[in-house]
Amino acid sequence: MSIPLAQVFQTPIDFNEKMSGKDSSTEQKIKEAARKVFTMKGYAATRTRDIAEEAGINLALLNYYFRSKEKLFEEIMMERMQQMFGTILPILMDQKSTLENKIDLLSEHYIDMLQENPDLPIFILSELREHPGRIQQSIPVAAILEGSKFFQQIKEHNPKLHPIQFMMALLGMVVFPFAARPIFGQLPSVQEIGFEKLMEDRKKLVSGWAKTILNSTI
Amino acid sequence: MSIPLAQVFQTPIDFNEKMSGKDSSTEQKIKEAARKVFTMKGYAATRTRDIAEEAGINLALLNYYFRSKEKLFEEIMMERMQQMFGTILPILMDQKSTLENKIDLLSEHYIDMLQENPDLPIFILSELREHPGRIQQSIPVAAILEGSKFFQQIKEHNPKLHPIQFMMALLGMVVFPFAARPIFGQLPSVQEIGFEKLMEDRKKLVSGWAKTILNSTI
DNA sequence: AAAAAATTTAAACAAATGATTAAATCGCTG
DNA sequence: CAGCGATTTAATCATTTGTTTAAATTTTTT
Repeated sequence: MSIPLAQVFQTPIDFNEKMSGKDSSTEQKIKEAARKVFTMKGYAATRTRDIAEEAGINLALLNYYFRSKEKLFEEIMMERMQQMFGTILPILMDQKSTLENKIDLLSEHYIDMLQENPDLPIFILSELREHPGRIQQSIPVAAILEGSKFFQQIKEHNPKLHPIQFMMALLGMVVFPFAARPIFGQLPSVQEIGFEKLMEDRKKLVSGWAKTILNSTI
Repeated sequence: MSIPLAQVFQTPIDFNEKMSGKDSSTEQKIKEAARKVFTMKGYAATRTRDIAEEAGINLALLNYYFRSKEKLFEEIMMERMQQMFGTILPILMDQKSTLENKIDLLSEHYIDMLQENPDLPIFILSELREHPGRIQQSIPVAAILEGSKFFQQIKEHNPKLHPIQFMMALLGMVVFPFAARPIFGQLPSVQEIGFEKLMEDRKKLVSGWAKTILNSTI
């Protein structure tokens, strides 16, 4: 009964993940499959057997490399959370760029990221509903946001406007279409134009609208 | 082996649900509990035993009244979907009200409804991701929306603006804060003011912003 | 090439979970 | 109040599902 190395050292074989496109390493295959299945179906609806099948590996290998479904999920969740918030925070915290600049960047880069990860929002939001604590674990979004340059700039630009209200509008306009894609995607006119094209156009629209809102005196 | 009446007639005992506040009827107790648990945890994460316990009834009663978890869920899902879309569609389809009027009504009534059902959006969106077909089953939202008076009015008001883009903005500004409440709710300034108060203020903000967007020439 | 270590596999286990059954209880009607 | 149907309960079943085990295979080391 030799204790498997993979459980002793957290990163078993492939110490050099980045170099050499080794998605072919077993661990990476499992992780990739887990990312796909967890993201599509959520934690509760995902069977470890689904992941194993998707990865084309024996079921027991999952536990050999990641000890448990829960542990594997935590790794994926952490990674996806970084992806969800890591894109925005650096833009909002930048001390040099103007407010308008931040809006342009966020609109463009965030839509770009969501185009490549369309089901990220629903995944994050639905997993977060039962475990709201998970956010702080990975990124202290709250603390960072509050004290960000972005908030400061909003207050200066329009003291009447609560930064949170603006933030909700901006993110809502960007993220909601992806979260509600199952609904919007069924509209004939969306299928005609194509969802991707719509989101491409949307970059300019949202940044324009956001700036308009910023200056409105409601 | 007598076949239980509840399974023969779809509505077993309480033919007069509406009259006489009979939440105390067993069927209603189960349905209420199911609504709560399903909405909070989603279909996959919900155990029939959770529902039974929440309803204070024996587990077997659930199957006696609703035959299966799946069947019970479908009833709840249908009901929640009606609630989600039933609030908007009548407003958008109204032939007499102006565009501005529709925006005001939608902003106010939808936020009202969501204040009373804060976890409805995440529930709908996350359940819809795996079964997008469910929408058509309950309401042909797509068809209705496309041909609605609302869309027509948008096109007339601003031919440059794609109605879908505007719809996504409006709904995003209204619905997203609720879907992302686990995140926003952690912000100190949100906890200070209170989420409910913020949403109350938001009615006016969104309707104002939406009208501004409508007239912007981007 | 032999030995050791690491990886992979097939099989099985234990707990969870949706569903069923048969008996008990309740409530109404003749 | 006897009898009958409707409702409720306790117990159990069958399947699913996360995990483990021990043996087989592959890879690395000596």
